[in-house]
Amino acid sequence: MENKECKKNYRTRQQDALENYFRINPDVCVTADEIYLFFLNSGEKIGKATIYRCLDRMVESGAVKKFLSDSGDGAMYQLIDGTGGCDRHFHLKCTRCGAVIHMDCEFMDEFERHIMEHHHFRVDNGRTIIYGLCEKCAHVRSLTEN
Amino acid sequence: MENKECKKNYRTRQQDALENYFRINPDVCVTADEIYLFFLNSGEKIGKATIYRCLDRMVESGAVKKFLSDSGDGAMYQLIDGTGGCDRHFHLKCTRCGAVIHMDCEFMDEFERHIMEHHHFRVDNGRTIIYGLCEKCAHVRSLTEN
DNA sequence: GGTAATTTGAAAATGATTATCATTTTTATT
DNA sequence: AATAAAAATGATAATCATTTTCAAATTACC
Repeated sequence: MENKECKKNYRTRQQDALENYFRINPDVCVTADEIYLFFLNSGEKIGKATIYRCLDRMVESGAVKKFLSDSGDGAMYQLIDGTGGCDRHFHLKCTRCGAVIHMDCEFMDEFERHIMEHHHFRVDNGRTIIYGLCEKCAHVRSLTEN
Repeated sequence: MENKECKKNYRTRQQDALENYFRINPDVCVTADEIYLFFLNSGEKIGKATIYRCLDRMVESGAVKKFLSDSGDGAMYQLIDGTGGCDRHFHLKCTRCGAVIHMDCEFMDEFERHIMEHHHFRVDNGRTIIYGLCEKCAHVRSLTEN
């Protein structure tokens, strides 16, 4: 039934390029299209299909995490380095400018513990995205409020 | 600039049908297409565009909440019972069984305050959905873990 | 170097959602 | 009830992210 392990993995220039991209930008949270454009602009064109396929492979292997935004615009991909894994912290996403803040602090543990103890729910940090307004956008919004 | 409140809301057969659908099936978590097919099969055809528009309206009014399906194939919609203001609390959604827990407690205020003070971010409770596993599913998952 | 397995990429296909726009329905007003 | 203005509907086309297709290029291995 499951014979995905039977296949060999042929290393290619494109796969290496993607790995390097994430190694050099370990904190970015990008869409497939943004990666496509990055390589296009840097003179090293990689087809979109290939980008999607490589990302799928990296997600499968656990090196990269795929985030679904609730706006449904498109998935975002981010490197999971062993140290500051995005599995372990929340993401605060500004609904106005799109900025993503990695909320990496001890309070999160407290939050999780509270939810576990009082609401009997095991939070999936990696999948959860907290929406709201970043400082800059909150300020702008308050100026244009009627 | 923002004049969405100026519009009147003309009640229609289709809107009533959708409301009745959710009233009769208060716990379902369905895609727009599933609703479309439901009405098609029950002999009362409603156009897909209308279904999306009505759902958008209900999401806007807070009667219905829009969730991402795990696979990312399409959004799912679920009725939010009108008793407690869902703008004011978080929603914990089980990624396995789909159950939604309304997290209405004072700890939330603390959470918001922490994020505001330490991460300079204003949380939008109504839009945020916390994903994870409910007690029952966490137990099932732990049994089938390899 | 030869060869089979695998990957690539351009283009077409898919599938969910949104926009268009003529038509119909609703609401408010005579 | 007749009417006009406002809004909603629905068929279709458009959009946009993602997937599939398939011939050509690349890779691993003998």
